[in-house]
Amino acid sequence: MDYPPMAVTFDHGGVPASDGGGDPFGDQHPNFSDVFPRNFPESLRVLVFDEDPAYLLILERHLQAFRYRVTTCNEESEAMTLLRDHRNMFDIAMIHANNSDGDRIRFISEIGSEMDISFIIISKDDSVESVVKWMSTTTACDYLIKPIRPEDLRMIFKHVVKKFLGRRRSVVTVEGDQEKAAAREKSSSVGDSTIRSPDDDQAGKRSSCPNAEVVNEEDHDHDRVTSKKRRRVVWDTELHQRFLDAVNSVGFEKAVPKKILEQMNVENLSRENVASHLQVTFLLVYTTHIIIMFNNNK
DNA sequence: AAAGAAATAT
DNA sequence: TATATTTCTT
Repeated sequence: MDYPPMAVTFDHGGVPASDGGGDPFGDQHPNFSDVFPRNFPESLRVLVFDEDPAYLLILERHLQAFRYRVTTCNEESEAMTLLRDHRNMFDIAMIHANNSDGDRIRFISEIGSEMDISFIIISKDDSVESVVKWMSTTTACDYLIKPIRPEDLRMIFKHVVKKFLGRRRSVVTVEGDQEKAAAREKSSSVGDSTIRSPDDDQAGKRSSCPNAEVVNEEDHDHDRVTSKKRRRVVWDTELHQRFLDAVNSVGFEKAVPKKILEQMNVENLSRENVASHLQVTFLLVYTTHIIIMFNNNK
């Protein structure tokens, strides 16, 4: 209900409004350089292919200005070879779209579906037909129209972030071909789920106490804080800050739930709670870090 | 046992 | 919708 005074420890230049999604921590940013190792990837590897050497040079310079690691190429066969033989060499591939040949579009659609690279089409053709054709036929994630403004190049990393985020929710499982249509009789094991017995279950220790009747104590929660029931943890700013401090002090590399929990020293907080929070926070921090990192280079 | 990812629930 | 919790895998 009441927010503690914010202590802004990290001044970023503003998060892109486009699709960066909001601020994970409100106005309270952790110091990312403390959270992440120093050798965090400084740039993304981008392959740029265009027949025009002069334009290629322009793109290269702009991309380098944004700290991308650029490899240029003005020969189609070379570009294809690079992509095919070194599938782990690039994060992004910017390919010039040449309408006069279908080979290129075929190549990209083929290789694009089996590689983990974000393809970006560059073309001077701004017609709807062309855009639709390339975007629907290939796995390209963007289509930039020449002349390309530097602004359009600055943020191309967002596609990598998107892919990163997207892959953690693919439920597909396309193994078989046609089967599995009705193979769902795994069935409902009745019951258990929602019930969740409130009692202490069989901890083993004291199950047999013939007499004893200390039934005791605080069955009624006269004070909610010590209630034995698992309350839903609310990660308010204060608790979250405590979490961040713990991560920083234990060192990002070694920050595992157990250690973080110890360091936090908060009552009624379980390792699972911390693990869960770490899971989501890591994702947010990671992507935000990437965005900020590139933003700072503009 | 516990970390991590994914699924599920609120 | 967001995120907290539970389940499942390693």
